[in-house]
Amino acid sequence: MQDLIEHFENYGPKTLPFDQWLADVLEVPLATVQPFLGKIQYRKVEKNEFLIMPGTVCPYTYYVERGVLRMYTIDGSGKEHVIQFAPEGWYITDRKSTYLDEPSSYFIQAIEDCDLALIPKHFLQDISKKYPQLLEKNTFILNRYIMLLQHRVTLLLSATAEERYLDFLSTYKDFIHRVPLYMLASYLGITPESLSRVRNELAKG
Amino acid sequence: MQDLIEHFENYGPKTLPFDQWLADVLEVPLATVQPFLGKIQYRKVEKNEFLIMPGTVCPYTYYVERGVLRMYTIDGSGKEHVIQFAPEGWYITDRKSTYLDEPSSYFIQAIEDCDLALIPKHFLQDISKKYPQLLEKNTFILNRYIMLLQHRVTLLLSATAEERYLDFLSTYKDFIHRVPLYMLASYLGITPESLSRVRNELAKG
DNA sequence: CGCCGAGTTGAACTGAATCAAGAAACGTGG
DNA sequence: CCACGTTTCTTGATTCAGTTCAACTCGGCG
Repeated sequence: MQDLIEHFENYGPKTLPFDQWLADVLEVPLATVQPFLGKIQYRKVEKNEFLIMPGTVCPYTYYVERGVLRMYTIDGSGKEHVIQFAPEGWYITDRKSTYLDEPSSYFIQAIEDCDLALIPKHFLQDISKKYPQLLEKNTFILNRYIMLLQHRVTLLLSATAEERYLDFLSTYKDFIHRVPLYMLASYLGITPESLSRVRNELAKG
Repeated sequence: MQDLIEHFENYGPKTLPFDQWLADVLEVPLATVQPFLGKIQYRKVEKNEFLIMPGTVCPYTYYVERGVLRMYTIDGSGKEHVIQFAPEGWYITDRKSTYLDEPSSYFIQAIEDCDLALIPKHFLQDISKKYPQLLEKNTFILNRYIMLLQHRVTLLLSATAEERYLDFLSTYKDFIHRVPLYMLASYLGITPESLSRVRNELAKG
């Protein structure tokens, strides 16, 4: 029963429809954005399903309405490295592949059952012609993501395994129950064994 | 990544005045952009001079016309960590500080004598009202920078000191003579001693 | 049930950091 | 142009955080 309660508290109410998001950003009623949504496809994917794999071009930017995605690579010695997680309300794509029409070198995979909106390449620019504030919002999102990446680089350059884990906790503490620890370890740049030890130490101290 | 290489080949050792850059992006004659430049200040800084230091708000985005800047932090144990280099034609700023009016936690310092254009906070948005293509260009620049950061994260997660050095060489080979090795080491997330050993090994092998 | 993937724990190993000491390059003033 | 101090770079010996490898526990699920 406890499990069930937690399930609903953690996963239940968290969904953010794309049309709603767009209407909010443009500050217009939902009905006003409907005409633009013809180009948007929706897709459900199950846990562990892949959206893109290395070698194929990534045709969309994925907006997560429900669930969590991760983007990762596999290096020369077979180890996975998580580049990014994307929970509800986040965008994820291999920009290099989408922008430059190159084959991707990443996997994008569902780590929970997901509802996605598939945003085609020029969707933003098209709508921005009528609603310039969308491009500004996009600029803001990109800037925020750059801040996040710079912060992550700083941590990878200077912080210990424990410090990185604590930093993740402090920023995404609710999120931590939704990713397997071995993926979190990969995101933090440490082995699952090391993360296990770090958590063990912290539990004692 | 090809873009970046081209970028450096095009703009690397020369100088690129800001007004010229703006006219090129807007695809108008130089004279047309003159009226907008009233809000731009220009500044020369000497090698080792600081533009911002931790605790102060970063009021501008700096466009480098000539020279090289670096942005870095100092961690709890006194070690420097280089977040970014910016040679000619590049923009640099602590976005978090500029966007959110927070005190910065970074240093921005000249590592060569520099000519800079100081871009105030809302300059882009203002001009974009008349020339929307500027916002699109900005979006492209931000996306390219995100690709670069993701690539760097991937390397920090998965690559050895030697692999990171070789990657830097392959992308910025001309640039390497313009930064002291200890700053490059810091950018790569290794010690100067380790970088020295890596270079020594490569020279033999 | 028994299987399998996730997580933990232990012991040995290693890439890179640290500490320490020189060598080379740089620039500044005489 | 050289002498001198300062900064940058190299080299060697030692140490350490985190990895690797291997064995084991736990919980979910067909």
